[in-house]
Amino acid sequence: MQALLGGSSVLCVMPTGSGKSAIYQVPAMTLPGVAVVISPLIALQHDQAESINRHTGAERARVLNSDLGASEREEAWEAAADDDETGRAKFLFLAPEQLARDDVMERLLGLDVSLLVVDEAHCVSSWGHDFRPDYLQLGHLLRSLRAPVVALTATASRPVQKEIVEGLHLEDPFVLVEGFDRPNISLEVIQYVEDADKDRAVREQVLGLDGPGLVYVATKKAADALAVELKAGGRNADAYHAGRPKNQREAVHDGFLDGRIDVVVATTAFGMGVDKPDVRFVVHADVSDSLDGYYQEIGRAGRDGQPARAVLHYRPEDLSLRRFFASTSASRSQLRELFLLLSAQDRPVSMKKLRELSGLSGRKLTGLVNLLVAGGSVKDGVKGYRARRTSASDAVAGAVEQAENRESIDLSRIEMVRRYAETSRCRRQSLLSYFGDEPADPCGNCDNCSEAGRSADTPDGTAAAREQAPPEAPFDIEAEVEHPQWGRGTVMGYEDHVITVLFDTVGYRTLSLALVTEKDLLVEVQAASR
DNA sequence: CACAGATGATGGTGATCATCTGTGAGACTCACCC
Repeated sequence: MQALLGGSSVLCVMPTGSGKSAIYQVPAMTLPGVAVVISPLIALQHDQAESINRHTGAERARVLNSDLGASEREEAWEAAADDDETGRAKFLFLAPEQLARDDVMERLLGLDVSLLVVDEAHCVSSWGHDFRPDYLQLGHLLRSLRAPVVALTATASRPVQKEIVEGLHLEDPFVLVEGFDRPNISLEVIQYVEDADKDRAVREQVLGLDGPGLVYVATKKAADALAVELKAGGRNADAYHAGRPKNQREAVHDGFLDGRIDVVVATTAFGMGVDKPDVRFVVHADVSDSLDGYYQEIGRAGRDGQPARAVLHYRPEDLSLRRFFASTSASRSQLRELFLLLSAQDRPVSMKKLRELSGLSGRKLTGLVNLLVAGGSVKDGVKGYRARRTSASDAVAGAVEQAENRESIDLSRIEMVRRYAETSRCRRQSLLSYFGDEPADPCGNCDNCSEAGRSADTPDGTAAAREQAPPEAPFDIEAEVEHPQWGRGTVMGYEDHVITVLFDTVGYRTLSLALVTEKDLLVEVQAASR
């Protein structure tokens, strides 16, 4: 709050329920003007606005989206522009897509904006690259509004934090990262060879578990099927995914929060805005697409501090569906056409104008533009987009390379899920090392720790292996290094005689420590030369 | 990339195996219809 009031930008990574919202709400109430809050889901915007209005006893928060009619929109704008501080709206909630509209930006520029808030800021990293490309546009749009930016999220590994800071153009931000560890959640992974065995085990486990809980599956079909089976087995279960009608989704969400439904079988659609203290288990019937996602999902258990369980039912084959989702489909011909179109203009072109000229739909176009910008052939300025002087084939090659880098990074994140699932060391150490927050000692609250306790005196027991002194670490954590094939990267951690490095273009790679030292595979780079 | 279900080939008139094809998460916005 002090940093914000002092005019700095802020990145804040704190667990849900720890008072994250107060960080922007308190300063916003004391500052003149209106706080603009970017939030990914309209349902979430309504929850937050309602809560503010309930506490202040007046309509100090407004929501602006496509559900509103013209007169309702006008009313919200007028409330935000009101000169009388006692009656004016202090908060305006918007999805990033709204900021992409020229009329919205024009009106925002005319307002006295106190703060810019990006809630669930990890969406910049997880959705900006393809699903909701407007997230990657936020950086230069927010900059033109000239107010301190505060980015809030519950989970972000170091590279995701870096992506948020870069994506939102935060300059020298105050960074607040609360500890990630949730010691009351026990961690467990169960491996399978046959799909049918896994299905049966998941069903039987969930039927036997106490308390309200979540089951994550990979597909909508699987969510429906498992919910039906659990219901037949006597649990008060229901399915949640994007394929269900809006009213049913709301009913499941509300039913889970107030206890009428005790097990929700869900795809990744379920989660944001679920703040229920007494969730006793989060079972994964399929793997998540990253450890960032996995940790966010299991973090919904045990918020009351009481014991809770996180169980991953794992088949290596399940990773393949995540790989499929990670594959990109950048169209070379569309990139080429778009670049040629931009090259033919003699002045910067706005997104709106570009939409008319290209005839492409908004999201598709934004995604293509983002790629061209990332590839360096198009410059995004305040006045619009301008092509640099380069050949169309170079422009396309640059953009495609960016898309391929992205895919490579996403695939490497999936490989990190495999590492976690297949590790024989303490799960918590393995998981938290991914977030750069590795505890010094094994946790004693995961399957591998209890396994080690039981088999401590067997000759080839994992405990014996663990007691061997780890080889000397040649680089500090977060050191910048260079590899002859994979280029520059950052040292993320050490585990079982292996070093993990996050490379700028290819993502996470693990290398044998012995080989690295023997063959000088990695060379430390001085920070200044980056 | 893996899996399920459909289709095709074979050799014999039903069954089995090989090959092909379709499917698979996430949300906002806008135009259109009732």
